Amino acid sequence: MLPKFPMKSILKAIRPYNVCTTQTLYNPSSPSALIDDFTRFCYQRDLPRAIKTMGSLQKHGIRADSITYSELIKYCISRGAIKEGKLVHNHVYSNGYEPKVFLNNILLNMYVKFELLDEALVLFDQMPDRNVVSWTTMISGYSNGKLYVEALGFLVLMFRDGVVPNGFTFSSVLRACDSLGTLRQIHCSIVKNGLDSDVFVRSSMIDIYSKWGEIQSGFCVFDEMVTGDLVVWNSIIAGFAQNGNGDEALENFKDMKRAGFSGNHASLTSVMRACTGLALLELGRQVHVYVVKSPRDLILDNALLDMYCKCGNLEDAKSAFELMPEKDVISWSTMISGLAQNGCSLEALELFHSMKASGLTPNYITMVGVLFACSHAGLADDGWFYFRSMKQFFGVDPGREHCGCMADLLGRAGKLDEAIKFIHEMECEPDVVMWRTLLGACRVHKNMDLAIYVAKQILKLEPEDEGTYILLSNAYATTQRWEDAEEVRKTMKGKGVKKEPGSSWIELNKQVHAFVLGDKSHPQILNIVKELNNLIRRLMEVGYVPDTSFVLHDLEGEQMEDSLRYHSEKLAVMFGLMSLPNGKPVRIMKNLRICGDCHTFVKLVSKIEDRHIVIRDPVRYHHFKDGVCSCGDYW
DNA sequence: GTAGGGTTAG
Repeated sequence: MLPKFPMKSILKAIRPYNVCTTQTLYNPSSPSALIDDFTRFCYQRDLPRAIKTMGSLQKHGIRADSITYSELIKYCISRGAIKEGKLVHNHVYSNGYEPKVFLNNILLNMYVKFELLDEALVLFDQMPDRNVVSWTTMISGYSNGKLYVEALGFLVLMFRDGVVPNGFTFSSVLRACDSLGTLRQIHCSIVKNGLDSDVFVRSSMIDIYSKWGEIQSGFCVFDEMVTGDLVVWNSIIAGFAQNGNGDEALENFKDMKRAGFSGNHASLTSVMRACTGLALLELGRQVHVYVVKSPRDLILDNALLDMYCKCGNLEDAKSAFELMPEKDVISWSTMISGLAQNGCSLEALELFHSMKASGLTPNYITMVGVLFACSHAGLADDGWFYFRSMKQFFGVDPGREHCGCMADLLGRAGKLDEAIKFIHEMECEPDVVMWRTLLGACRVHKNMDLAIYVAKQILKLEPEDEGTYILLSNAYATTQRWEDAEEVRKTMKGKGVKKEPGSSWIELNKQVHAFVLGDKSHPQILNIVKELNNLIRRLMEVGYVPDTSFVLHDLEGEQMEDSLRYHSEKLAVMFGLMSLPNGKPVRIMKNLRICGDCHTFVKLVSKIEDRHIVIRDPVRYHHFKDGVCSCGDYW
C-alpha cells in the first residue's frame, strides 16, 4: 500500500500515470476510492488491474487526462498488450469524447506497432485533424509492413493535403521506394525540403541506394557530409560490404577510426562481412580476437561463423559455433550451409537433425542448405523427401533456390533429361544460377547437345557472359559444328564481350598478394614463374597433361598451353607453397570459376607436395588433399 | 507522439 499522502504529493510522485485532474478530483460524484486504486495501479505498473479499474471509472463517466492515457498506451505498446491497448482506446473515446491529434497519434502508433494496419487506417480516417506525425506514422507502418505502394501513396496524399514532411517522414518513406527512379525523386524532394543534412535521412538514403545496388550514389550522399555520426559511417561501410566491395568497406572503416569514431558491433559486423567477401582469414581472426573481449553479440557471432566457413576454415567455424552462448536459426543455417559448401554434406545433415532437436524451426534459407547438402551427397531420396515435405513440416514454400538444388540433384545423377523436365515444369522461372548448375552437369556427363541448349538459355539472360560463350563455342567445336563455333566467336566480337581478368589472391602476413595472368608487378614474379615451370615439369613427369578445353579454340597448341600455364591461381598456389611453412594450408581466393586444367593441376600438387590447398571461387569451395578435391571433380 | 546502420542462400 502507498502511504497516505495529500493528493497534491501523489500527483507529483506519479506524474505520468496521473488520473487526478483537478476536475475529476473535486467532482462530487466521482468515487474517489476507484480513482485512488487506478492511480496506484498505474504507479505500480499493474496493467491488468489498471485497465480493470479504468473500466469501472468509465461506468461512472470518469475520464483520465491525456497524459495518463498516452502513458498507458505506451506501456501497452512496450508490453505488446493488444487487448489492453484496445480497451484504453475504447476508454479514450467514451462518452462521446474526441481526443486531440496528439492522443490520436499515439493510438495510431499503437496499431502500427501491433501491425494492425486496417485498424490504424480506420482511426486515421476518422481523425478530424492530421498532422505530420499522423501521416508519418501511417507511412512508417506501411513501409514496415512491406506495403510499399500504399506507403508511397500516403506521401502523395500528404503533399496534396498541404502537410510539410519532416526528417522522420523521409527516413520512413525511403524504405518504400519501389524503383531507383522513385528513390531519385524522393532524394530530390529531400533536398528541396532542406533535409539532406539530417543524419537520419542521410543514413537511410545511403542504405537504400546500397540496397538498390547503387553504392556509388550512396557514397556521394555520404561524401557531402560535413558532420555525421556513427550510424552514417556504419551505413556506408555496410553498403560497401554488402555490395561485394570489401576493400572500400575496410578503407572506410579506417577513415571512420581516423575521424574519431570507435566502431561498435554493427561496424565490426560489416568489417567481418568484408573479410568474408575477400576471404581475409587472418584479418577476420584479428577482429575475432578483438571482439571476444567485449560482450557477446549474436549478429556479430553469426558473421564471424560465416567468415570462418567462407574462408574454408571448418575447424575454427565449428569451434566458434560450439562456443556461441546463444544460437538462432541464422547460426544453424550458416553452419549447415558452411559444412555442405565445404564438402561435408553428411555432417551438415547431422547438424540439421540436431537443430530440429534443439526446437528451432528451419526457415527458407536453412532448407536451401539442407537440399544443397542432399544434392552434393547424392542423397536423392532424402532430397526429394525434404523438398516435398518442407511446406508441411516447416511451413516453407519451395522457391527458386530449392528448385535449383533439385535440378542439381538430378543433374549430378546424370538424369539430365529429368532435370530439364523439372525446370520446365516448376512454378518459378529458371534463373542464370540454375542453368549454370545444369551446364556443370552437362560438362561432367559430356552431354554436348544439352550443353548447347543450356548455354543459349544463359546467354539469353546474360548476354555478356564471356565464360559461357567460350563454353558454347568449344561445345560446337567438339561436336564438329565449326560454322556454329565461328558464329559464336563473331557474336562475341560484335558485342564487344570482354573477359574479366581472372585474378587470385592470397593473404600473407597481413598483406594481400594478388596475381593476374600476364601481370608482372609482383616483386617476386620472376622467381615464382621459375618455380612454377619447375613444378609443372615435375608434374608432367608423373602424367600431368594440360587440358586445353577451357580455352577458346582459336589458339594453336603451344599458345593454348601457355595461356593456361600462368593462370592466376597457379601463380598464387606457387607463391603460397614458396612462402608458407610446410604443413600450413594454402588458401587462395579467386574472382572467376576455377578452370578444369587448374583443378587437375592443384589436385596433383596437393599430392606431390603433401599440402592442404583451399581454393574458393565465386560459388564453390575446393579442398585439395592427397590428390583429391572435396568437390569430387564436379563443379 | 512519427525516423537511421550489422548476420544465413544455389
